Amino acid sequence: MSKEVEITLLPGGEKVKVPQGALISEILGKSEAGKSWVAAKLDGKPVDLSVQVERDSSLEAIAKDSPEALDILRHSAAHIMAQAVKSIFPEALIAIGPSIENGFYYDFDVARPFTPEDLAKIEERMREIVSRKLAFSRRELSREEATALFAGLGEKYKVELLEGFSDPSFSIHQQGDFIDLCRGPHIPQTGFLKAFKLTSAAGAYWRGDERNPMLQRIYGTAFFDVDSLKKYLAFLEEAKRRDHRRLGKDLDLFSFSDEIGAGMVVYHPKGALIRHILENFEKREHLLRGYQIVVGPTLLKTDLWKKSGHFEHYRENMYFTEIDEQSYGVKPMNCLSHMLIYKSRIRSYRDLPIRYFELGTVHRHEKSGVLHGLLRVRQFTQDDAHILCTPDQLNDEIKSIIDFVSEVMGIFGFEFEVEISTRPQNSIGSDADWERATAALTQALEEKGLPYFICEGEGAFYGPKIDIKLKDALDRRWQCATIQCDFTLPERFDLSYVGADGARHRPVMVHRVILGALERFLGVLIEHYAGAFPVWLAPVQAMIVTVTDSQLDFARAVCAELRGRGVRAEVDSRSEKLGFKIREAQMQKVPYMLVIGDKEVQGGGVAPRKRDGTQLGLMTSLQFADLVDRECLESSKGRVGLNIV
RNA sequence: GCCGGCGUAGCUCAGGGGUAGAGCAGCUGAUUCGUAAUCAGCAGGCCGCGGGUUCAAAUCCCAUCGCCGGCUCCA
Repeated sequence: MSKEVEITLLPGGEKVKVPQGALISEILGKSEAGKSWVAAKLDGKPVDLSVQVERDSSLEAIAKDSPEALDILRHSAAHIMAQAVKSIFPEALIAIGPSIENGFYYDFDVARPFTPEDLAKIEERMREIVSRKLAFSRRELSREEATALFAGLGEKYKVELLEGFSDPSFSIHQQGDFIDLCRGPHIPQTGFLKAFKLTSAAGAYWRGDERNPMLQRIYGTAFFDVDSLKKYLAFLEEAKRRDHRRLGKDLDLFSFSDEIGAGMVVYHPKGALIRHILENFEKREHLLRGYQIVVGPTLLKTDLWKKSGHFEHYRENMYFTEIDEQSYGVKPMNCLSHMLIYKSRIRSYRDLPIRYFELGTVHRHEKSGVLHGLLRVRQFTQDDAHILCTPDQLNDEIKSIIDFVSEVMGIFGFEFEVEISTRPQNSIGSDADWERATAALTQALEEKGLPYFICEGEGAFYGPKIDIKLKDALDRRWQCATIQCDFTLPERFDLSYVGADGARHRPVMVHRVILGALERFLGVLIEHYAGAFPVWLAPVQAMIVTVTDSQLDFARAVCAELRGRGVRAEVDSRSEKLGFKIREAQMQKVPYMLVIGDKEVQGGGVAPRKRDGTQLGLMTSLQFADLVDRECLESSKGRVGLNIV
């Protein structure tokens, strides 16, 4: 006799009685005719529509437009891709195939890596599978059955995965002849996959561990409709258009040279000028906040790096050299000399907090494969500071750094997310210190009301950290600012201050950067602004273009006058038509073009044209300089006018 | 560091064993023009670097440096 169970349909809350064992698809089918669900949530857990209900439960349909739906589609697309791969390369072994932020991937163990032609073939086979509208069916198997099944198929990675799980039983999904170990849920049948594209193939270590064999990963993306796919591909094009490596070349900002070496940035005049503006801006912001500017050397004796723990824990990333039979290390961080400055005399509690700031250039031996334009280099300059304070002051210091970061990021128009990284494997210091430090960081974020994620084991070797991920104009994340709490180095260097009680106490140290590495920050800025810098940062603020050569003398006089006022102006004196010169300045993303023809010479002024095409009409060069000054202040939130350079 | 792809003129790229090519940029000349490309001519190359195979290598092979896409790692 069939028993009835009571199903509460969410979000409405309507209750229906159905026979025990009824399919979710049947139940939902009754609730809203004509709509095809992707999957459902049974008591809050995502499940296939083919699941049977066994007891009183809540049930909520997952429609195409719900947040979970795209994940389910992409995960299913990964299965369909794996099916296609197995049908073309029967000897391929399958590993894992999750959905990821912008799509999905699947890892395979194959005799030879995939070529672009392979991807085209696989995509073609996927289309066939989609057109066959194969149902995704689901089975529960015991551990033994599942192991036997995958061992029988020779799928050793699946067997290894099974060994790693503690569940007593496992769900198996199958569409057509393709069987996979998978929690699900999936789309009901392959025909749901309307818009997809395989984007690339690359090597990837099994389980992400470089000691494991390398598998071949295929990346793809999928959407419910072709328009969304097109929009995503357009987004990729836009990202390509903004690529700072491309813009760095086009705008003549910087270069790399294989003769110089990998990961070493060469700043051309315009790039160097932007950097100069950023540096001046930073120095001022730090001085205003009670930081003291210091400068330390690049080479420090290896013995000192041993004392700090860098030699033991960071040696792989360091460069060493020998001078007069003494070993020296090139600094990968700026903290050591700052600590020695602190130690150079006796400190009183009245002196604290002490905030040392350095635009410190460091070298790190990054693995060759990770170098990436300005975003990952081997020599970079940090806007680094070390704050030494009493334990009581720690909380306020961290909070004021958070305010600092947030003010500065506001100026550039970045929003950000926050992460706390805890103690890693390879680290120094006592558990108690790590707990204190982590608690200090957490508490400061709580008090600031900032939400944060926790990244277990991702901290620096000397302490936990708050990492700040910028979100740029295309909503991509970049790590720049970081705040790191350190009880260990003050200990190792025996730093102390004399307290109100006349006794010596240990200060706490905070390492922090705001922009992070100037190189990386510049790279992020270029992409964020698509090369069109706000006026306060633009290396050339005004390009003077004449209608004919006969206005050149006047143009040069205007240029000199503007430069005298601090405007970064240049004259395009080539014997070209106005339209040509405008086009060039436009492509160089210069904020203002100052048009000078006979009319302007007559009127003793210039006719500015903005980068967006609007024309401002005749004005004197002094009026224009004032306009630029105002716009600098406006775009830098009052921080920087024409006097920055 | 690992897997794969790629290095040809300043830039973007063709050429895939038999005399190094195009467009743009550059230079010269003409043109003097009003808001995104004036015309013509000229010049430009150790085909990343080093080995090898071959009568002959930009082209095929090996090694190396660099770049690109990932993995791992990170400011």
